Amino acid sequence: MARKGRVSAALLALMKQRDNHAWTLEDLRAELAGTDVHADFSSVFRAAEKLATEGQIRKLLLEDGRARFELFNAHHDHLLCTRCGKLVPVPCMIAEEKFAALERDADILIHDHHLVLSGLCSECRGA
Amino acid sequence: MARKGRVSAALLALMKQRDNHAWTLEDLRAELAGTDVHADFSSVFRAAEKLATEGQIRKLLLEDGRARFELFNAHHDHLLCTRCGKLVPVPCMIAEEKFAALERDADILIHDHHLVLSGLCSECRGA
DNA sequence: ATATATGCAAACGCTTTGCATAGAG
DNA sequence: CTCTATGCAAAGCGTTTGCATATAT
Repeated sequence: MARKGRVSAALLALMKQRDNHAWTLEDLRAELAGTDVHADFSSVFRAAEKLATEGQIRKLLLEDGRARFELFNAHHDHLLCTRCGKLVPVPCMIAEEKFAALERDADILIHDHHLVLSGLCSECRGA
Repeated sequence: MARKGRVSAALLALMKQRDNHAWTLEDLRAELAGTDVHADFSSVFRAAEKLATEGQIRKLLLEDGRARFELFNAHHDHLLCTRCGKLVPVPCMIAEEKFAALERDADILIHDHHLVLSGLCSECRGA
């Protein structure tokens, strides 16, 4: 693990403090700024990418085109309201015992997976 | 269903002809150009978005930041090599019977879902 | 002293839109 | 005639990078 920068450390602290939240880079930057850690967007970007590479956090791409980062705790999946963006973590629902056959057939060793359930929350259904 | 344009029709025909392939917009444009249907990128974009909205094709966002479109047939998921981009369709592995409880807890009605398994193919592991 | 982290600004890549034109009903 | 589709060019937007500077070891 390489030297830890100011931004990296602050990011990790923040994400540990408020788990269960999938942050966009802008979320992270703004939140840090609120806690006196003013960091350039690019620094947040680089720190987050690094933490993700190191496996400390997970980078997600949902259907809205913006990357999200979250603490890499016990694996979980997500339920997303496609209209307002509400994002709820859900326990992992995958039958990993089926992976072996897939890996063989496709000739790809599975390292990770991510399930996104999507729909509309009650508010958005009403509107 | 609104009037069908030249590009829309060609897209749909192409995708039906070669199913099981998740096309990027550029894939589609290039392939059409090869079959004498020269269409501007933006026209391909608009046609694909429209077909996706109509539910005839499905729009995917994998971990590489480019949208992909595929025929909306029987639901299936994907296995992706994160290094070379090899993409293999896999049968759906979700236990939908668990959805009801989730929908209640999260207050989101589930309309769709997409599972992406990711890893490395044998070639990319070698390299 | 050397390697990494940061800030700033600019480049990038893919997506999306404005506007004028062409084509279908 | 009216409404949708298309082409072209430009704008958007989040992401990524080059470069000079600051900072940690």
